[in-house]
Amino acid sequence: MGPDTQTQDLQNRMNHVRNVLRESGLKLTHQRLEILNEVCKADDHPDAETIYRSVRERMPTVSLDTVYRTLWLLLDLGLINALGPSRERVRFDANTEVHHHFVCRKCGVIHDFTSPELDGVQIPEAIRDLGQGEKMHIEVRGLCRDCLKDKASDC
Amino acid sequence: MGPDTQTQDLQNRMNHVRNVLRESGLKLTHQRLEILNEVCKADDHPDAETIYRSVRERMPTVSLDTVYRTLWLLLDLGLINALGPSRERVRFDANTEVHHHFVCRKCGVIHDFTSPELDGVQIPEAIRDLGQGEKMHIEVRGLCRDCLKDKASDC
DNA sequence: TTCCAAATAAGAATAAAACCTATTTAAGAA
DNA sequence: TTCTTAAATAGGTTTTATTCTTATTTGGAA
Repeated sequence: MGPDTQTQDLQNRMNHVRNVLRESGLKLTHQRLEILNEVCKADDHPDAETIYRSVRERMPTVSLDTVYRTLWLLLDLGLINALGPSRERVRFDANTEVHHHFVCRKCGVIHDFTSPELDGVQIPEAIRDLGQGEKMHIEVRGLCRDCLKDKASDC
Repeated sequence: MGPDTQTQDLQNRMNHVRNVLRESGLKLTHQRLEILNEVCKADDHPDAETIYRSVRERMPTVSLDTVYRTLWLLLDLGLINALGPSRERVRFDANTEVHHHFVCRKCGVIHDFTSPELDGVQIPEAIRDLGQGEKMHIEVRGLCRDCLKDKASDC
C-alpha cells in the first residue's frame, strides 16, 4: 500500500466520520477532525496523552479535556477502538478492521495481527442469558520478541 | 456444589498458594493469605479498593499499598486474573478455570460464562512472529439485560 | 446575519495507583 | 529456641490519569 493509497484511505475515512457525526446530530469541529486524524496516523496504539501532544503541535490551544471527550465520543460511535487490559493505561486504536491484539505481559507493547481462524469465531449462543452480545475481543497475551531476548540474556 | 465442597476447594486453593509462594522464595504473610482469601470469596470481580475494604474488616491495619502489591504479585504468579478494558478500573478475578467474560459496555458489569466452542479456540500460529503466546483472552462486549431494559423504557 | 445549544479552553478537583521510609516479620541459620 | 537479615508492611506522601466546572466560543440551523 503506497502513500497515495494511504492518503486516499484517510480521506475516505474522514468523509465517513463527517457523515457519522452529521447523522448523529453532532458538530463537526476542527478539534474532532484533528484528533481523529492523529489517531489514524498513529500505528502504535497511542494513549490519550500522546494524542494530545501530537494534536497540540498543529493546534497549540487544544485542551486535554477535549482530547479525552473526543476519544470517548469516537469510541462510542464505533469510529475507533479502545484496548488496554490490566496495568496499562487505556490505549486507542484507529484500526476498525477485524483484527486481534498480541499484548506483551512484561513491557505492555501491543501488536495487531490478523487471523482467519480467529475472525471466524462466533459469539456463542450461551450469552443470550446475560444480555445482547455485540462484538468479540480476542487478545493473545504472552512475551514479545524483545522481552524474550532480554529474558535470555538475564541467564 | 454445596458449602462443604466450596470450603474444601478454598482450602485446596490456599494450600496451592502456599506451595507456589514457597517455590518462588516468597514469604507467606498473613496479609497475602487474607487478601487472596477475599478475592476467592468474591464472585463479582472486585476492584482493588473493594478488596481493601473487605480485608480491612478482619485486618484493620492493612494498607492499601499492600493490597495493590499483593494483587499484582498474585497476578504475576498466575494465581488470579485481571481484567477490565476501557473506561473501567482494573478488576480482579479469582476464577482461574478456563472461562470467558461478558462485559456490558454501558454499566461495566462483568459476567463469567463458559463456552466449549470458545474453549477450543487455539492461539494462532501467526503470532509466532510477534513473540511467544501464552494465553488467550476472549471477551464478548454488548449490553447486559438490565441496560437493555433501561434502554427499552427510555422510549 | 442572528441565535442558541453544543463544544471548547483552562484550570481546579478527584481518585487510582505508586512511592518513600521507618518498622515489623517470616523463615533460615546457629 | 533464639538470632539474623532480607523481604514485606504501614502510613503518609506524591504522582498522574481522568473528570469536572465555568466562562467563552462556535457550528450550523433559521
